[in-house]
Amino acid sequence: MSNSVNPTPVEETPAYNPAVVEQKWQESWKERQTNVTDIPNARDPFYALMMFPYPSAEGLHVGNLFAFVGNDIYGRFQRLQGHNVFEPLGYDAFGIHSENYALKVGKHPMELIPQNITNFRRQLERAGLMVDWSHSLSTTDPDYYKWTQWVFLQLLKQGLAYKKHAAVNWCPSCKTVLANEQVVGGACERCDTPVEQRFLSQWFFRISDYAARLLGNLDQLDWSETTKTAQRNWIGRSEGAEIRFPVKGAAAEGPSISVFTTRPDTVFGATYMVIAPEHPMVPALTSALYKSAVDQYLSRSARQDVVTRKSNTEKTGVFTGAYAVNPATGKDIPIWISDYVLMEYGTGAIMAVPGHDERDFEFARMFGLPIARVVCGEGEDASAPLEHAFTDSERGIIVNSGPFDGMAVATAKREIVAMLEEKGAAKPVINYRLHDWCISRQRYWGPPIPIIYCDEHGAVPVPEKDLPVLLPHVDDFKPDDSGVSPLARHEAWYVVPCPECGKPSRRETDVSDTFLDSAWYFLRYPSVGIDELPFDAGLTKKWLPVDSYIGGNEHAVLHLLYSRFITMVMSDMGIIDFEEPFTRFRAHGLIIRNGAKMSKSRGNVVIPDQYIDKWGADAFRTYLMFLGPFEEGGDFRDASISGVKRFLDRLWASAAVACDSSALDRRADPDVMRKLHQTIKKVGEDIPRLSYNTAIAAMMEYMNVLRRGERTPVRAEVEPLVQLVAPFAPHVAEELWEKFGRGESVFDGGWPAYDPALVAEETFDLVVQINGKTRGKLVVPRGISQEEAVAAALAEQSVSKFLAGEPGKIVFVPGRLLNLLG
RNA sequence: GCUCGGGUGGCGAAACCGGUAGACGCGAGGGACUUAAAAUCCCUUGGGCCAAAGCCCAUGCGGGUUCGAUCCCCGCCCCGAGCACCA
Repeated sequence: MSNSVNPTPVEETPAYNPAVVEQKWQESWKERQTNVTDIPNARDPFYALMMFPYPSAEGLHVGNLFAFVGNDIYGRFQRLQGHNVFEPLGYDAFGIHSENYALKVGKHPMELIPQNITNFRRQLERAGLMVDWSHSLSTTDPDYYKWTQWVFLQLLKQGLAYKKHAAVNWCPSCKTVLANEQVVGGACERCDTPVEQRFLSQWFFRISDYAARLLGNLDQLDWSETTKTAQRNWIGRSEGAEIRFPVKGAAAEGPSISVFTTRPDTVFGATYMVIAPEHPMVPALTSALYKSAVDQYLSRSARQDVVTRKSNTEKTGVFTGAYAVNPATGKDIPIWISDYVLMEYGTGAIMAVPGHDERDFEFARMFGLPIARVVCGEGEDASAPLEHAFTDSERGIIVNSGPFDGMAVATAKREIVAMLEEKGAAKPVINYRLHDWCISRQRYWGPPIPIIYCDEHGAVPVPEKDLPVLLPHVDDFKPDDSGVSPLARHEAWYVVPCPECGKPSRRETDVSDTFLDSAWYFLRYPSVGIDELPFDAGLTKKWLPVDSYIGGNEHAVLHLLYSRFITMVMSDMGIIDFEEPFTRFRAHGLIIRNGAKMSKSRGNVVIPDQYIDKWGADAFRTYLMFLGPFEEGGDFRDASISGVKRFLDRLWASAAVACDSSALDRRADPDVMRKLHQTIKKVGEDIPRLSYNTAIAAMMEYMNVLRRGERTPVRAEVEPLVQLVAPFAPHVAEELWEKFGRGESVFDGGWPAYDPALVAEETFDLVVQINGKTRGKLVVPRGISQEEAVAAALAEQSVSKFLAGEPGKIVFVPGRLLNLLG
């Protein structure tokens, strides 16, 4: 390796000043519109999407920037590969978050949001993102939410939107509806007031109709496994059976109660039934004797908020006085009411098998109900009383179940359902825990739901030509105790003629969920600027589905599932020709600070500006990516940012000396070139895997070779490195590319190719182990045979001394290792 | 409770298919240059024993499989995220 120290007679190499370089190139990009994608005419399009931010008043924090930079590197890399890359970015600015903040600071969101957006834009531009700002959007812009309302109308037209009464969490102090995540321990997260339950009429989307498809398609998607797993769990497919239990005696004779169970094999052990307090059969089943107790129980559970009710630790319940007949045993079993049975899942009723279900066991113990054993573990006595529920279905054998005794659980499931099916008492059923999507929000800051209520015609959709239904600027946007949106206080707004008959009617005063805004925004980006359509068919065909989507795993379920659902609906309508919106999705990690998520309340938010001021955007971008694996995130520390800056300084200095006239006639060092080509290969393989930290490490390693001993590098050694660095540190790369006189932009220069012959070393270090212990390494030719390797190893005194006599077994891994066993 | 991640030097981390554990960076120590400092460059840096050659121990803990385990299997402990009475 060349170690000649050439004192460099550098005359006037200007020092690397990131502020100057970055300003110069940001202006240049803007002026030349290099980040504006030619949407209609682009060849080889690549849609690199990142989840759009909520423009908070605090501004962009390093966690946001980490994600955006990660996406930007991927996008820039694709551009260097020759794609026409579209990297849009907008703002998810509607929603309760913005509204609450506006209430807190006493400003109107219509004034606040534009300010926040301006600040965000400024911060984002400083980071040197390759964002096409000409295709930006905000969900709060009427040109955008006009089409959000249109999406609602399409679902309505497809029969996928409907209205029903549903329970919501209500904070009597804030006088507002709360989302489940805003209820902490049964109390409002903001004021600690106990939360109540209210029933309101709300709009729902039939996403549960799509459960099977949403689940099935996951297998084909190139998505982070963690995200797919989260979606699978959320959709929650359960295979089982629906079994009918005829009702006997008491207040009602004749009808039957259907239950869903995943354990039909335990039906002989069903010793009682439980129905949800909201079950429609409750009044019919309740006998006179028990009526007051039942009524008391019902009002008690109705008062409780949704979250607390689900987290009750002790089982509660009440007997209806009615009995049902177990279709397997023919015995009468009592029917109870308890809030541990949920109306939203299955049929709202269960057969209770206390012997083999922990919840049923607990309930049976509490109320002295019989516990029967119908499944036995190995070596257990079938007649012994159960001390706790035996739930292991893998290793269970059926007992006390007549003709099914001795069967394995899996077999009994099939056989028992078949037997009941013959009697017309059961059928196999698949259930999903995915519920329909409630999109109504009794709030101000969202797109009004485009519906008009007419006394004669009912809920009439606003004609598409009348969209958007503008959100009026009202001063009193604070929610109140009425349970309806603040818009319901503005008669001048909500009284409109019915579109059908023209009679005075009333607008829907609820707005839609923010997740509806974000469930289709990726369809809009290419068509931003087109007024007459939500998305142009030709542009959509050209750019979608999204090639690469990067975002946080906190949206693994809701946003990503809703987007898939809306896309499927559009596809079924024939508006688009694909049913999955995101071909590839990668979840980035979370940047935390001092072990906790960044949030203003914790006071650990790190704002990027100060770091960009001090180190420059290039160094900060590269540093964020060097911090740890992109898909894992990590704890933010600024400890080693100096190392990254030093790397860029050395790159700058290398380019300066390589450009120097005295360096022109010198030739590249073969060893350096070999390392260069290995680095090109490594970086080119790491970036698509989002293994940015190791790509940067590889470039640093090359830098160490390039500059070892203040060696003077030549142009051929440095120039390709500038290209490799470009996705990470685009400004400095542009500057050096220009210095090399290579043209207007490094991003037009393509990606350097590596020479496979230079990448392959002709020798390698053969690790020699004796009895599994590493005893040395030998530099040997690449294609060495086992015989040659053994001979070489035995010839080495320092190695063979550990071996007594001839080797017995020989383990040879070509290209890696030799293990000799004595 | 369930489901996913994760646990490796003083610190952030690497090891891509079961094959040299700790690349790269920070920090620390030493040296060169300098009147000095900064900057830059070079060397050392997991722990222990030893004068040295060298040896031993080490990837949360305990077992197992294997010639060989950070990696696979079984049983635990700890941290993080999500879900949470889903029958």
